[in-house]
Amino acid sequence: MELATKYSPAEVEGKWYEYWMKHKLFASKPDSREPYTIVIPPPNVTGVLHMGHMLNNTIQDILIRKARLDGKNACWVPGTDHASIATEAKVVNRLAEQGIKKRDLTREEFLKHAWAWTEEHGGIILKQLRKLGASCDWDRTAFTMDEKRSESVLKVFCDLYDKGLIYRGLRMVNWDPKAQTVLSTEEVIYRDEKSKLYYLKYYVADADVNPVAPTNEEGEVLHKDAKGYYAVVATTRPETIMGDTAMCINPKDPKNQWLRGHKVIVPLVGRVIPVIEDRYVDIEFGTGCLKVTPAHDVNDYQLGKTHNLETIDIFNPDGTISEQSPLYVGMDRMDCRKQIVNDLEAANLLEKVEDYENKVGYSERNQDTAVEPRLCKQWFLSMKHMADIALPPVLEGKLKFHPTKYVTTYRNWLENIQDWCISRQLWWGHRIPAYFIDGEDEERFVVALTPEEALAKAQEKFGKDITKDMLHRDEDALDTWFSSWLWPISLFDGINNPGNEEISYYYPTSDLVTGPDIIFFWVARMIMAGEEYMGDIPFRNVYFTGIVRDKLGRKMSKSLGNSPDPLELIEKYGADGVRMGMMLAAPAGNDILYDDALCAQGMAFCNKMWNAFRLVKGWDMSDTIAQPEANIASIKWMQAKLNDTYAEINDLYSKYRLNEALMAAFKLFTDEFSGWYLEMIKPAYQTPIDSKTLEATLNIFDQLLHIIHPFMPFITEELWQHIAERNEGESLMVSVFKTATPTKDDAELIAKVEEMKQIVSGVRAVRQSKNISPREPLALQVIGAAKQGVTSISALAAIIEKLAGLNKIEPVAEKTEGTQAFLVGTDEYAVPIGNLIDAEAERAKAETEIKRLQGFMAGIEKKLGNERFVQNAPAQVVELERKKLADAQSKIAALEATIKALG
RNA sequence: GGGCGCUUAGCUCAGCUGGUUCAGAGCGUCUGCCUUACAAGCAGAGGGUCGGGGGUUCGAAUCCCUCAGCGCCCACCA
Repeated sequence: MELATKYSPAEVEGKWYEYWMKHKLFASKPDSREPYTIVIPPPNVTGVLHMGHMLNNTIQDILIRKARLDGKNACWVPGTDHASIATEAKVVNRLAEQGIKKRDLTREEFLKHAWAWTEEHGGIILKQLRKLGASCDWDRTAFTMDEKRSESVLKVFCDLYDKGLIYRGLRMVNWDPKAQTVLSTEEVIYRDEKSKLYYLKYYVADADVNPVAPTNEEGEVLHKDAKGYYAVVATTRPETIMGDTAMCINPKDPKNQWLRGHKVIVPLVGRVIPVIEDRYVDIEFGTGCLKVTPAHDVNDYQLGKTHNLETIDIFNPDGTISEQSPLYVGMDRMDCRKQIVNDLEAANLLEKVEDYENKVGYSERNQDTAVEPRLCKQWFLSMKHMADIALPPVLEGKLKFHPTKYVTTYRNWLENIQDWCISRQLWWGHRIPAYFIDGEDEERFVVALTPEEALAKAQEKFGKDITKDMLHRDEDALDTWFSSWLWPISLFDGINNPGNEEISYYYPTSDLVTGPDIIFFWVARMIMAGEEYMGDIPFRNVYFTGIVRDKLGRKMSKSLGNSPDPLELIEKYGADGVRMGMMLAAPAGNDILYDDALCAQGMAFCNKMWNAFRLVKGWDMSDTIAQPEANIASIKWMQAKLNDTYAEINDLYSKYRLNEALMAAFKLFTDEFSGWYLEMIKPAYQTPIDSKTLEATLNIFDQLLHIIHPFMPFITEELWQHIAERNEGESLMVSVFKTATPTKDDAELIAKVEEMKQIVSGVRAVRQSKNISPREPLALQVIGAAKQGVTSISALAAIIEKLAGLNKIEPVAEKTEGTQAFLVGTDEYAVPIGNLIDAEAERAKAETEIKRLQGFMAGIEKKLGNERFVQNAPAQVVELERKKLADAQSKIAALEATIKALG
């Protein structure tokens, strides 16, 4: 069979994915094995795969595949998220392109469009994940708004309402004027913004009372001009003055005492408002005078409540000025700001403008729209109880965060938690199961799972005369996260069907892999829901990935154009290559600096495996030749090295240091197996290999494929099917794998081979420095009859001869002239190279080394001469220092002999 | 304004419950090789006074203090 010298992923990957699907090898159902479960962080149903998904899902797939090979019942449940606000925005945009306005449609019509959009674009992302090799149990694919999940959400809403944890309240909330919905505090992101601080004049209204304004040192009266006395207020939002209902000073502010008890006139507006006093006001900020707009600022709202102020809401839901305002009605709030500044200036009511940097809140989903604080009635989930149940498992370590630093973040959030605003003024989502009753009291309502139940409850609560027609279901939908937080439970139908076989088997899930940016949105809330509804944590470990950045450390973004297309990458480097590239760049818990070069390294590694296989496959086998002693030793060593490395890799997995596990596997294959082992056993050109060695080598190859498989599933499956006869339906993916525990003998053998490698390298270095061809046979002298090191073991000596190109290894008492020497540990070796020796250079080199060693010895002698060191340090440390000293001495002796031999 | 984290070779990172021969890896760099698995390869080499300063200790990259720089999260100063 002729095999190409290069591995072609394109020909292999699709084939094996189909094979795995055909034989349902990703499927899981409860059985007697230990379960290992991951629920996917559901991507937006209409989303497209980006580099963050690539990283995240590669990690999940590695964990799942490792669990399968460990013999666990691995179940990775995929699904998508309806992403209420984001999807609705997309649908609204598309309708707008067709000239359709959302408000011209009925709810039912709009939802029809939304479902059509979802079906058209939905699930593309899941198809893309298959290209990556994701081994999800696709038959379980769920959607946060499918029937089971929807039922779960509504049930939970009703239950929490009945428990008194969900309530309806009038609050100052964050309003997104573009999406025209309220947002939770977590959905608002604050950005530093260069803005302006406007100083506005508020004239004193009751001039007849004659306020006593302060004077300056010259006795001039301040705060007075031809029009009278005035106070100055600094604000970043002059357009809100139409909603001003008071001015506030700090009672302890001496410079504003003169305003006490007076009234002032809102500029342009002309409304007369009282000067109130509250210690909330910062005396140092601006002029110490604060305009109070209770309808449009959280703090002002508090002041308004305390001081019983009128609330004037001057904004419409879309951010334009409302009818309640005496001016600028219908104008957009941002345009209004510009206009009002002009008008204030023209009216001489603007004292000055300063540059100012402040934080402005934006909608997490519409990052170009500033959020508006707004007073309205919404549904809230009381969080005190939720925080109480969600904190202990994490603090006590029952549920582990990797890296652990996020425990602090989690704790801080939970300890300062605010109630969760769960209603949204959107149609795309789970409609709130609350029914309002027609009548004068707008707040008569019941919460129930079905209209029938609602009617029954309404009649019970408000009287028998209530009819079905009088009930109107709440128009609002629930926050998307109010469905996501049930994901680990609802995927196994644990809300609708408590205690069913699946939920009992798969819950709690094993690992959650997600970004730290949704620790509050999602992770914390799943823990709450888990504790509330299952009485147990939803997952045992959370692995927080970093953010994928480009190699310059910039976030990947569309505008920078620095985000590669994942599918193009897979096409170019192969899924295995890209997976390895991602993982090499991803130290646990750090941001990853993605670079195409890493995928190229991954692809090169595939090629390496491919060619190692070609080599082994290309050997002729013979049953008649005896297995050389050297091969027996090589096999024994390789197996020991493999056991040892796999133990290390398992340890790294347990610490979620997957990049290091991959690196260890990579080195095991490249350096140990390809670089050393295959060279050790490689038969001479065109001679066959003995059958036992070939068999053992294929066995080792098989084990290596198991170790690498979680990281690079396609190429490993391809090679696994080649190295032995397999029945249809068999797969590396599900072939359980374990290695023997490394023994003391393993460790000793590994150490001996390391020494052996150094001798080989020593000879190679001599060749390199003297430009001697690898084909020219050399001899090796082992200096000092008593110290023969590993060369006294005939099997290893044979390997050394083979790899170093030696025709002879001879122990000599003293090295002869014309040899170039090197040290391995304290053992000295020499290679006779005749007149190629550069005596001067060798002497200089030896002398430098002696000098270095002498300095080294001096340090140790000083240490050993220090009584306190000898007394305080552990015996073995002192012993080690003595050994270092002795070793240095013997090295110096050897070097001196070298110099002597040079003549 | 609080909290957390980071600063070790050209780059990305390990090492940090203090002591296994005066610091390790991958990539990159340099040198030599088209050696009959792989030039997407092989062999060899160079490269860091562990951010600055101070302290504890017989001994510090590792513990403590301090300064500087970088990053993230949280917070209602208009």
